[in-house]
Amino acid sequence: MGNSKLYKGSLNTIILKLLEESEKMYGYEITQKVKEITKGELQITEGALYPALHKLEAEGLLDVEMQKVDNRIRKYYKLTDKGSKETANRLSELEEYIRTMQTIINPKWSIS
Amino acid sequence: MGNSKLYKGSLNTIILKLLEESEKMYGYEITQKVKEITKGELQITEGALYPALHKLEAEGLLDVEMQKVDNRIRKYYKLTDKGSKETANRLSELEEYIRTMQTIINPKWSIS
DNA sequence: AATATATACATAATTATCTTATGCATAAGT
DNA sequence: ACTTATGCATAAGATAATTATGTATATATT
Repeated sequence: MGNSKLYKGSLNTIILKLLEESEKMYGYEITQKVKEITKGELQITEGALYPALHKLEAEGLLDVEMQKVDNRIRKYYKLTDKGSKETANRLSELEEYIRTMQTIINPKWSIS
Repeated sequence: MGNSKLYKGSLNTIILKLLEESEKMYGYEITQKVKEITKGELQITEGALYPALHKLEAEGLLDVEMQKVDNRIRKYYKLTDKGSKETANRLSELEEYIRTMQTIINPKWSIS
């Protein structure tokens, strides 16, 4: 994924959040969307993306719908009800994580 | 480490930042400090911490100094010059990561 | 026409980082 | 006497990436 190791563990959250915004997306579309909104900062590799999508589907968080466009198959993913709830949880965890890391970066405890 | 998988990859950065603040620390002290400043949110396990310290030392980012206190040995770690420079890099990466993830969480692109 | 790039999916081998479990040892509290 | 705290360490297993392939069609370039 990213150029730093920090992104490890956040791919699932990213996928879920994008699907919450966009209703349904296919894999390649996700890679392009992420590249676009992060201005190239975050490049999701296929070797990471597709297994992640399969796992989210296996966990019942995503539903799949095949569609043929220009003789190429697209697999559209969308959130299940369970997936929507889980998305909220993951986003809370992400916010909590960011708060925690900001506490460490910007320490008030270094004054005392 | 944390209760979510997001912390994966950030342990090194945390260690380096703490050492930048505190000049020198020993392993157990790091676990307690992190628990304290994150109010229990982040618990660093020994199985993660010690290998991480050894690796940072092997990479030349940390120097070690043994000290005997109350018949127990402490291994104090401190940043090398190389370690100080690398700390700055890691913190920049962390800030960049946070910016990127906030862009995803709080998307302006969903309006258009 | 041939070649490269973009689109679209997938998996296998390897690597990195963590969890969980275990081990050793001393000090302090109940 | 027993438990918790302090202090280090490593091994086995799990997880999630990277890197390298593989297949296939569409489009743009030379």
